[in-house]
Amino acid sequence: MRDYATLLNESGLKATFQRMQLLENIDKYGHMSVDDIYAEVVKTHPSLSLATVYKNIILMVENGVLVEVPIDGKKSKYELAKEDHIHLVCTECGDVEDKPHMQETDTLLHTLTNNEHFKLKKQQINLYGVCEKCQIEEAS
Amino acid sequence: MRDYATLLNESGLKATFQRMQLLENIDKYGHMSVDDIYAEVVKTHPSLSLATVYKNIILMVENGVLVEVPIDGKKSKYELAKEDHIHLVCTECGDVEDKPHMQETDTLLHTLTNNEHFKLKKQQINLYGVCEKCQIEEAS
DNA sequence: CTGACTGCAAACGTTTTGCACGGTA
DNA sequence: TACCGTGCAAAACGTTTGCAGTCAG
Repeated sequence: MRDYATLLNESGLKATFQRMQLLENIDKYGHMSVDDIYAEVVKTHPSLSLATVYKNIILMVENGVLVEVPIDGKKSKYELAKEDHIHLVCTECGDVEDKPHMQETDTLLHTLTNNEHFKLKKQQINLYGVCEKCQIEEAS
Repeated sequence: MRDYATLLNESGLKATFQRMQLLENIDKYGHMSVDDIYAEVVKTHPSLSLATVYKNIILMVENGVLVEVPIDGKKSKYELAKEDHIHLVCTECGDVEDKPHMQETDTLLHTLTNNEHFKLKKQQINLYGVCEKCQIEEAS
């Protein structure tokens, strides 16, 4: 388990119990919506307010601790900030899986944007389809 | 100009005046949010209802006429369905520019997903940064 | 100790819904 | 003509805000 308190402090945020709970759960599940996070944390901390979850997610995105993952036709999910990677989004179950980013693609994207005089800040590659688990369930 | 009536009919939708107006404007501007579309069409057709815009966008996405482009921290935009391409999203002015998809990248993505036994349906590559126009404005 | 954070409840804006009327095929 | 689509108004929903009490640094 990572040291969330240090992560928060280094990002200029106070390490409150609520924030550490949010980070712990997002880390555990990988990708969560606001509701997912609230539902999970409220189990062990019933006085948690949904407003607190909203406030902190916005704050942690602004401070680079979390990254938003917007998804077609659904609510955004959030993940811990880490190196660039690809998202495999299952259109059946909604799960998001990370895949390491490929060097070749990365190079191509940078070349493309440089040619366009576009100052690239962040890349987002989402692949939508049906994950292996849901394909098996469909077949049965 | 495309023949929107035919496009709609072939997609199983009636070619109403409102739907053709939506398509015409989305085609003209490239990428628009629900509000953008409503604001533009209502200029020439003041009785247009925002509810009609919502209903039709949902319908046209379901029928493959439009494609949703979800954007970090903002409302989704919509574009006419066409071959795969890359989006350059300007974080300053919000504009979205299309870039042709690269064959090499496409091949890599298919290889990756096949290896994962992931049934790829749709790819979405969004690059966030500052467009040339906004870079020039920042410098001045 | 003090400013920042939390929980609550109310406010806000966006999206959806039901229904009577009008238009397309 | 029959059914689908539209516009309107209300409802539902998600998100944000203000504030008084609490807590981390």
